[in-house]
Amino acid sequence: MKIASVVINTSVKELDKKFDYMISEDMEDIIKVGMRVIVPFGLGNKLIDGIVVDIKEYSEGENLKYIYDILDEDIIIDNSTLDLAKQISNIYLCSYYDAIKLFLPFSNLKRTVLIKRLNFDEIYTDEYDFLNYLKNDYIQLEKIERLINKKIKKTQLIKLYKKGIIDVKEVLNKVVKPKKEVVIKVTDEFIVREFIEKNKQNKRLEKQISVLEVLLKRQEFVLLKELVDTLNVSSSTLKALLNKGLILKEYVEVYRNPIKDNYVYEKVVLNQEQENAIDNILSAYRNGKRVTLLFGVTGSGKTEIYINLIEKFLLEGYGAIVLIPEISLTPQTVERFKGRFGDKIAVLHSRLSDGERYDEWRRIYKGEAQIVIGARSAVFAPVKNLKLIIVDEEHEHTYKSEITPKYDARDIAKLRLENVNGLLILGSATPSIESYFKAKNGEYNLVEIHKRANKGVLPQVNIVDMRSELKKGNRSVFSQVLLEEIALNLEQRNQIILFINRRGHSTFVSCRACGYVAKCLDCDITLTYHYYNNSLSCHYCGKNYIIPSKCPKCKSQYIKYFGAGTEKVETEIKKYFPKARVLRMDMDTTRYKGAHEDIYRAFKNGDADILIGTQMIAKGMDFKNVTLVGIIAIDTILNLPDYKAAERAFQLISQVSGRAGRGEKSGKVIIQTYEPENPVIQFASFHDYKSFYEYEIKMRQLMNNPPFTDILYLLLTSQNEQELIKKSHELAQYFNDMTTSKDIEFLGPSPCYISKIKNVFRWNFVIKGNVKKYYANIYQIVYNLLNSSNISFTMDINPVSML
DNA sequence: AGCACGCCGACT
DNA sequence: GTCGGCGTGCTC
Repeated sequence: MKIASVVINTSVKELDKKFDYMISEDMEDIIKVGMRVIVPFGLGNKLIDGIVVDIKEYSEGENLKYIYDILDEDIIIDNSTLDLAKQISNIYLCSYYDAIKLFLPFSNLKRTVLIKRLNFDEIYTDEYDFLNYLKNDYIQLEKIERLINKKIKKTQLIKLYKKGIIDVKEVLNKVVKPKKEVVIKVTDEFIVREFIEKNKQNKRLEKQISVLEVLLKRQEFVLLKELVDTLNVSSSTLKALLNKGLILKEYVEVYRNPIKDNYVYEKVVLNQEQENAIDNILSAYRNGKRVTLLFGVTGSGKTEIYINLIEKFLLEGYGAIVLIPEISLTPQTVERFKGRFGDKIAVLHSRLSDGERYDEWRRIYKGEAQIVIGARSAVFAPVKNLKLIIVDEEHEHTYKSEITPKYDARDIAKLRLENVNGLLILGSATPSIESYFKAKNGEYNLVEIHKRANKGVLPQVNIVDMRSELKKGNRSVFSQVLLEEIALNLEQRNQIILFINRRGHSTFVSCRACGYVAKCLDCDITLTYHYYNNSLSCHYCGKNYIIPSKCPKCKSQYIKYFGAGTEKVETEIKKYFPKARVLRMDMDTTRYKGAHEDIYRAFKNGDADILIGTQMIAKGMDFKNVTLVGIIAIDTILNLPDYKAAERAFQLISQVSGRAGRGEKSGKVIIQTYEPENPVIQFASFHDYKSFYEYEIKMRQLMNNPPFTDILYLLLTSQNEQELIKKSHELAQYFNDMTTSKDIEFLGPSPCYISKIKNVFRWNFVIKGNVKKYYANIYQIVYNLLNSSNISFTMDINPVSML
């Protein structure tokens, strides 16, 4: 008798271990390590899925149960990937199964409860009316609930089951399956030719003969769908042919293809700088430098370098992964890769349907696609002979997962490549401080490209002091200079982009008389006024409020609207330039699927003169005709209490500025700010990353922030504020005992910058020092203390945001 | 996390 | 004597 060790699908800490199950004889030859199985679990023998991680002859456990069934016909994860998952679970302190899940394309299984009636005594139907809908055949509980339009209580089901009135069973089903399509073929060529000859004149058999003729010509299985489309025949025609035994049908698996169009992207001749970069990367790689930071200004042709490197690796039989920040925002990049590599490339990202993702995953798994392009999660793709990973725009925060395990795709990439001695390329025009620091210290190979491949010139940037605008009596969101430039560019029929970091009309509403500020009742957030639905809305919980005509506190009439968002910019623009055609791109205008693309296309086609938008417009978009970019306000981003605020502001200014002057005409950028002397804005205006880096790295050192230390951010949340505060302080006591270690420092507890979201209160600790060493230790302390409380917690090393 | 078991009080 | 409330402890 063989025994299988199974890791079950759970993120519960107590269940995160191997459970042994017996393998029945009929499954002995089928079940392998790395296979998904269904097992009975717990006292109720509830069916649950898991992965076989070991097969052995003997188990310590008593009363072993049998594996119930297998889920896939073959293994879905190999041994080395299982090892990798184990490492990940240790690093990020998540369950083994949660780590394994990262490598799989499936979402959870669908659980269906089936129910049938065994006893038809009338006496029970008075109390349990749903019994009337049951037959002595299994039916889905969900269907009954829909019929009677209410939930059936579990306790009722158990009661009836025990009395022997009903039978209840549960099944687990896969949500996605391989897609099959019908193909047909002639059974016997000779007989078919004879049939056609004999019935040539028969008008009634015209359609049937047309099908047979195509099949004879093709000499192979042909997709039924294709015949139906091209010959305009119906299913009855084919049925007749099947009945006559002239054709036979079979099912073949087809892939659901997420990219419908066929792109062609011709090979480009590289310039000298690009050639040099590739030589440099490869020779460093041969000398053991397995990470290169490719620091290339916008437009320096990094993508061409990536493509060339991939081609080189492909020739040697190696696979590659390309990570890009967010696929939906950069469709052009995907098009370019698809155009160059065709079917060899697979696309993976969260917007795919489950079926599409499953099929792309399997194309990669089978080795049919050797290259993968995708967002963060694509770093886990089962690429065969993986030897190269490229992280484009490596500074982007989207590479860090915001759900547990809170991995950083760049770290996972390193981990994966370590085991196979592969090459990692981190590419950016504004590298993260951390990566550039490592490159300068020699930990990474550094390759820099300063010239733009298309000979374009970086736009000229002007900083406008909004304080002096105020002094001049200009209370509008636009400075005089910006208004003049907009007018000029409109006149010249150029396009304009206006960037503002907030959506909505006014970002806060307050009373001039008493200082009251409209806040969300459930969140510690000021409400934003939206013009389109004339309401105040909370951007954290989505709640809408009616606008008060009088101050709710002092009843005065002096309610005023402050701060500007995209809506306000739009209305103001329409006031100043009534003839200008304006498009707005923010969360409000891109709610429906494809809206983002539509606005992008419309602006690119020249259907509008001005595009107003939030962060969304900063990424990837390539508009040739934009000559003016206005950054309406940057100060709010710059002044957030977060050690990455300066870095983020610099990157944002650089990215938004990069939208100007991408075509023939040169571009201009105007930054409006209340602190024009701020060095971050100054450096950004000169496109001077290096000086910015020198400035920022000093700040990081001074404040003891990454990359000089690691930060462990501990967030505690609860609906019960009193208990939260009490437990937080209790935790501080425990942490106090640890600080004797000297290599670790605890800051807190303190309420978060946003101290309440959706009625959940938030407190935090910021822990600095050798946090990786103490991570598991700290986790255990927090877990033990909060285990039986109503307080939840999350931990994150070097988080993207600490608000 | 579920789920069953078991101990306790309330009630026909 | 039965029902249901929740505290406890286990899950191969």
